[in-house]
Amino acid sequence: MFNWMVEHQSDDLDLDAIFQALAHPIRRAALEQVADGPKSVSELAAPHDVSLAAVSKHLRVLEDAGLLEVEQDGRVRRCHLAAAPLSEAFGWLTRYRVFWEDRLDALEDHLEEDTT
Amino acid sequence: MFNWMVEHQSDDLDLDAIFQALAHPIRRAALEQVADGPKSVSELAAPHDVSLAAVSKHLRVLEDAGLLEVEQDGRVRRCHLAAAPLSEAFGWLTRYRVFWEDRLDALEDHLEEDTT
DNA sequence: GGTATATTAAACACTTTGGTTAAATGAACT
DNA sequence: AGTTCATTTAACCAAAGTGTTTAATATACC
Repeated sequence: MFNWMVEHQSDDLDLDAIFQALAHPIRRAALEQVADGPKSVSELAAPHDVSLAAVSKHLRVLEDAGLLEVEQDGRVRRCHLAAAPLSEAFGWLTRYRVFWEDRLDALEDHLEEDTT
Repeated sequence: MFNWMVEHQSDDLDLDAIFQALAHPIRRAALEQVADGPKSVSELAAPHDVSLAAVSKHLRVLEDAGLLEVEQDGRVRRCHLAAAPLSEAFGWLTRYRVFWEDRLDALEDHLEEDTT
C-alpha cells in the first residue's frame, strides 16, 4: 500500500509511460472526453484536426499506459477511462506537496466545497 | 485563481512541457535530488550512468519546463527545485480524482498522519 | 453478395529525443 | 600565465514520436 510513496522500486516504467502519455494535448483531451463517458474512436477523433489514423495511434499510447480500456462493440471500439494509473502519477507529484503547500491547501478547500 | 481547474485555455503548452519533463527517470530523479536541497550539475549527474553532457541536457529540459531554477555560483551551477509548475500537473490530474477516490482518500489520511 | 462504416496497419517523411565524444568557455588556484 | 575544475556546445547517431496517405480488415446493412 502506498508503494508509490515509498522509495521508487520499478514503477519507473509505469511512470515513464504515464507521464509520456499525458504529454500530448490530443491524448489529454481524449482522457477528458472519455471521462465524460465511453466514446468511440471516431467520436474521440472528431474535435481534433488530425487524421483518424493519428488519433488511433494516440489512443494506443493511452492504452499501453493503462489509461484507456477498449471494448469491441460490433464494429465500434468503445473507449473508456481507466484512471487508476493516474493515481500513480498523482502520488509521485505528492512528494513535492510541501513546495506548493498553500496552493494545494486552497485546492483541497475548493474540492471540499464542490463535493460536500 | 484555480485557473488550472477551469477549462483549459493555453496551459496546454506548459502541461506538455511539464509532463514531458516528468516522463524520464533521470529527470524525475533529478527533481527528487534537488527536493533535498540545491545541488550542482555534477552532484546531480553522479548517481546516473550517463555522461555529464547528457545530464546537462536533461536539466535543460527541466529548466525549460520551469521545474528547475539555476543560479550561477562561481563556476558551479546551483540547481534548485521550482515546484510550482508541478501543481499545474497536479491540478490537471485532480480532474480524475473521482475515478480513484478511495485511493486518494487513503493518501490524504496518510499525509495527515505524517504532517500532524 | 455487395457496399458502406469503423478502425487499424503499412509505408513513408520529418522532427525530436537521448545518448555519445571532443572541443569550447569560463571561473578558480598556484 | 598556465592549469585544473564545472559545465555547456557542437557534431553526430540511432531510436522514438507524430503526422500523412493508401491498404487491409472486419462488422453492419440492403
